Amino acid sequence: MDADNHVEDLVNLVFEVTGRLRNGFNATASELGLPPAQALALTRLDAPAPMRDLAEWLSCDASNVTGIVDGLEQRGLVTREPSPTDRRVKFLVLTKAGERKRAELNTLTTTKATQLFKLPAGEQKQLRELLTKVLAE
Amino acid sequence: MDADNHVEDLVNLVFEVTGRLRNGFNATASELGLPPAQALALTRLDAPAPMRDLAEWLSCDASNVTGIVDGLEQRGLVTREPSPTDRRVKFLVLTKAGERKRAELNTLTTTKATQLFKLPAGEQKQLRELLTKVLAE
DNA sequence: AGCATATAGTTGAGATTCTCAACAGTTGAG
DNA sequence: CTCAACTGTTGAGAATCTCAACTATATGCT
Repeated sequence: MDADNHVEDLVNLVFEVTGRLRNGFNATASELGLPPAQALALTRLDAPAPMRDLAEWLSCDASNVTGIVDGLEQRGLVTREPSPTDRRVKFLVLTKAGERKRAELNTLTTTKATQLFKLPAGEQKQLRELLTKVLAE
Repeated sequence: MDADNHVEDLVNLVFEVTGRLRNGFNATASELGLPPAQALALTRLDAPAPMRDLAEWLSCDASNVTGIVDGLEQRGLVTREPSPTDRRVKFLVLTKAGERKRAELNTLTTTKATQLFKLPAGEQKQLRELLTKVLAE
């Protein structure tokens, strides 16, 4: 058996980074008066999308999305618009306020993450390439 | 303005990886009959620790820990033992079943994460070093 | 067309997670 | 001894999440 279990080390590192990232995100969400799940959903609403897509992005049950969108709707950030082609689906569309909130959220999130990942340009490039490879599966 | 906003790319990559990791972890937790938060807590109970420490590790309120530990206790995975030196604090100690569950959880989690991060040894080393640097503050 | 099957979203029930304010008991410093 | 700080709990209430059941709609098959 390998004396140096590098894989486990890597997993621990990734989990630590993940934890910090999550805390940072939840903090900025809270600053903007958003619960974590609603904030996360907001980041995915780049363009109008069916609720189904959101469910897949968030890897959760459709009924869960209903609740999250209810929250966003109550806050006046999104509206549910009927699809012209399929009367079952509802498109989620950001309101003006929703657009603004999304922009703020993105800015703050990127700022905070950038702060965490402040590395020399060369190493940032390395990191990007490695992660791209990981996701390429 | 920089035409190539690499930082944002990096942030997106990291968030994507984070999401997959979270989904994988929640799935294994579910396989073991554990809710996510309780599973996460279990991973930190390497050794007996005061509830306070757990609250810091999880970056959450003490009252939240009470609930999570209640769950773990109901499942027979941990017990609350009084500290011999400070009568305010309670140490969380894994039961036999708790030890087993924790071991299973760690194994499955590492396995799944390893699958995600299957890279040539050299690149894994690079990734480890980069992430270490990130965490070094 | 008619009919079976699949899909989108909602609802209700119930467990879990989380924050906040208030509290009891304990500790430790001045 | 007294006061401030700390540990864990409780209660209230919002939010998240899964599951099963349901409505309405769409699609494929014959």
